[in-house]
Amino acid sequence: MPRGRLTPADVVRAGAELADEVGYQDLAMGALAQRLGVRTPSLYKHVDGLDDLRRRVATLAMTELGEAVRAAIQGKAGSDALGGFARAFAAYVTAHPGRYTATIGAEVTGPGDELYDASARVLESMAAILRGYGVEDGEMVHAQRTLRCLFHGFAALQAAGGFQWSGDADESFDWMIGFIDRGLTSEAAVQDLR
Amino acid sequence: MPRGRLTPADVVRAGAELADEVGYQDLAMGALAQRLGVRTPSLYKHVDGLDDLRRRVATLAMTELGEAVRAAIQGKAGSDALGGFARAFAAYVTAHPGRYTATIGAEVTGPGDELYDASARVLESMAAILRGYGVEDGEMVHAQRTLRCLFHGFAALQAAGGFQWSGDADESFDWMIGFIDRGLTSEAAVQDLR
DNA sequence: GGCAGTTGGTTAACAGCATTAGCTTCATGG
DNA sequence: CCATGAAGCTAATGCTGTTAACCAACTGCC
Repeated sequence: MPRGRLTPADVVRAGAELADEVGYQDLAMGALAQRLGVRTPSLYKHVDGLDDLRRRVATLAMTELGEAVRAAIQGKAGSDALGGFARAFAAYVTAHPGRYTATIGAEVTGPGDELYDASARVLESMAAILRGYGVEDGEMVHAQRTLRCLFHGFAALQAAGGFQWSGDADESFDWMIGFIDRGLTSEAAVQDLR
Repeated sequence: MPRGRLTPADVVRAGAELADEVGYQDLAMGALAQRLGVRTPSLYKHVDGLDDLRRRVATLAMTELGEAVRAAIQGKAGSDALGGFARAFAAYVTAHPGRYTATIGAEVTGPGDELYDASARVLESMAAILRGYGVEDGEMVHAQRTLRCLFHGFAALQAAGGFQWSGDADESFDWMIGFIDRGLTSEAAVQDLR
C-alpha cells in the first residue's frame, strides 16, 4: 500500500470491511491500522476513537442499506415492492454481517444525527411500501414498527449466525414475506369496507 | 458482606443483575467482583472467564424467558395464548434488558448445549401457540421462524433502547399482535377449505 | 482428635488493548 | 523561501482480562 494520504472515509470503509471479515466483535484499532499500513495512533487523526469508528460504521451501513432497499422498490408496488425490499435487505445483511451488527447496538439520538437520518430513510421506504397497500395514516406507524421488528429480528439472527435454519431458509423467508403480504392485503380489503 | 461461600450460580445471577443495571456493554469482571465483595481473580474459580460468564448469563436469560412464556400461555389457546406470550415476552425484556442483550450475540451450537436447549423451549412454546391456530406441520417451521424474527426484533430494539417509539408503544405492540393473530386465523380458514 | 487433600480465597505479575503526549516530516500558501 | 498545519511516528499511560503462586479453611478419613 503506497503512502497515499488517508481520509476519515477511507478509515471508516476499511473498518466496515474488517468488521465484515473478522466479525464486529473483533473490529479493533490495531487490526484496522495494520490493514491500512499505518500505526495505530495515526487513526486518531481521522476518527475520534473506537466508539466513534463503530458509530460511523453503523451510519455507513444504514446509509448503504437505505440506498439498496430504495433501489429495490423503485417503480414497484404491493407484493412486488415488499418482496424486492425483503430480498435487498436480506442480501445486504448476508453480504455485510459485520456492518449490520454495528447498527444493532448503536444508539440513535434524534433528527440531525446522521445515523438517525439514515435510519429514517429506511423507515421511509417501508412507509412507501405500506402506502402502496393502502395502509392509512392512523395505522401507518404501527405497521411500520411491525415491519421494522420483523426485518430487524431477521437481520440480527442472521448476523449473529444465530439460526441453524435447518432445511430451506429461503423457503421460510418467502413464507414470511407471503404471510405479511396476505395480511396487509386483507387489512386493506377490510378498510375498503368502511 | 460476610464470607459466605460463592457458587457459580451466584456469580451468574449477580452478573445478570449487573448487566441489567449498567448495560450489557459494561458487564465487567472487576465490577462484578466488587459487587460480590471479592477480588477479581476469585471469580475464575467459578466461571471460566468473561466469555463464559456472558454465555451463562445468556443461558440464564433464555431459561427464565422460557419459563415466563410457558406460564403465560398455560391453558390458553388462539389469540389469548398469543397475547399472553407476547405480553410475557415484552415484560421480560423490559425488566431485563441486559440479560436479553446477552442472548443476542451468543452463538448456539446444537442439541445438548444448555443455551440451545433453553432456546428450543421458547421455540416449543411458539409451536404450541401455532398448533392452537391449526397451523399444520408443513408450515410450522416457517411460521415459527416468522414469530421468532418478530419477537427477537422487538426485543433487540427494545433492549438497545433503539426505538424512540414516540407515541404509544404499547398501542403499536398490540397492533402487531393483532395483525399476526388475524393473519394466522385466516391462514387457518384457508387451510380448512382444502 | 489430628492430619491430608480439596476448595475458594488472596496478592503479584503479565499481556493486550485503547488512548494521549510530544516529536518529526512534508506539502502548501503567502 | 519560510511559516503553518496536517498526518505520520515513537514512547508512555492506564485499564481490563487473565494467569501464577501462595494461603487459609473446611472435609473426610484413620
